[in-house]
Amino acid sequence: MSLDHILLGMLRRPASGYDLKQEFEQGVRHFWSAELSQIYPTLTRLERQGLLKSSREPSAQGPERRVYRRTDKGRKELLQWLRGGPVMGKQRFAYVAQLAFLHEAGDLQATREFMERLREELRAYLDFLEVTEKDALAANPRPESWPEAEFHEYLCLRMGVTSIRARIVWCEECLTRIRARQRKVKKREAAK
Amino acid sequence: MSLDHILLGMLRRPASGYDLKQEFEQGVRHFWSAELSQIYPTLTRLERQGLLKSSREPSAQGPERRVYRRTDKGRKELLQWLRGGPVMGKQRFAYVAQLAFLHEAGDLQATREFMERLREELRAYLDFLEVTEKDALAANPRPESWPEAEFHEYLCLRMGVTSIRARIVWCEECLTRIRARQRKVKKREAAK
DNA sequence: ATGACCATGTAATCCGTTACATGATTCG
DNA sequence: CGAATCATGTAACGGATTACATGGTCAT
Repeated sequence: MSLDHILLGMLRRPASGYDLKQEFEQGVRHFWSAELSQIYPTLTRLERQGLLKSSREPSAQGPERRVYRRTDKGRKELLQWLRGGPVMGKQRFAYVAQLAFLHEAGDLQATREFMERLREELRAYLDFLEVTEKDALAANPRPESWPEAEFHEYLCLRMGVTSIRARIVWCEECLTRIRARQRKVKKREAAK
Repeated sequence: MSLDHILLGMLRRPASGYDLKQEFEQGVRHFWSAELSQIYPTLTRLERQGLLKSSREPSAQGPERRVYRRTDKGRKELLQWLRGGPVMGKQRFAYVAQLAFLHEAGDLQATREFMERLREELRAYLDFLEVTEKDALAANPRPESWPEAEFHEYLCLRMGVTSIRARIVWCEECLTRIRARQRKVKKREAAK
């Protein structure tokens, strides 16, 4: 399972299940996410397997927390996962499937509106990523000189920016082709 | 569930479970896939729900097949899914998570080799997509004039090409940054 | 006191994969 | 006759989501 390794990786510093969830909500979510109801049982299982150990600690605000730390065995397991090279999981894009089927949903105008809507959704997400990047660069604009961990995180953020931007370009390419096709249809109608 | 709608969409023409699996293996797989052991029960459930109906038909070669057709109710269900606008499913990229954690796996050279390997894997997939696109364009190089269904399929293929290409560009950007950082580290060592 | 947030968990269900099981047809 | 391909399914398991359940602390 991947979540095991993701959590092991995130536990570079001690954290509770709640903390880890927060992290998913913030940065890490560009590439992974999980619900608390999956995180808690996974953490207890990893502890049972000796990859983590936990201790109860008072919270600054709120009830007591259970804070997890990696064991040596846990760190080794993580390193082995990383040594295995890139894990290429299957990708599923429901909206691309929808696009493939849209030729049955009416005329080209439906497809056009679909792509316009998709572009706006992607744009909103890109805006968020770009603000994140700008904030990160504000303190020091040369990531090459940042600490190792932050440098690596920045490369991950770049993946988000690059890939969403490419998808927006794709939307625009599609819209151009759709408009060309719409003109062609109109012309044919006029010729009648 | 999305697979329900994907199958409904793929059943524009009558097909058996086996046929649908073949289709996943070929074109549709750029955005979705499923195992036979998931397809068969799903089809029987969709029939129970009145979205499909099936009939046994002799095969040109091999044993009898169970061929499914959409019912009116099935077509309506599909259209409703499409009318709901783009479905933005969660994306999970294990390899981006790995990259984020790689700063613990030794020196920068490990990250560099990871990215080189990733780039080669993406390149191989891009090659496949580009061959597919070339074949499609061979007969008629202007998709704007293709039949509706093929035009839509082509837009989907473009999504694959565009987004994989962008990821390769990202890999190269990362490698450039990594090399810059490696030079910086060397210089620091030399200064000692 | 009540609502927002901190904090941890369980239960039911669903989605998806891997493994298992069976048998017909066709080609060499 | 044996291997490849066509064809359909079931069973067991694991991964992930949704819903349920509980209770502490803090600010207004």
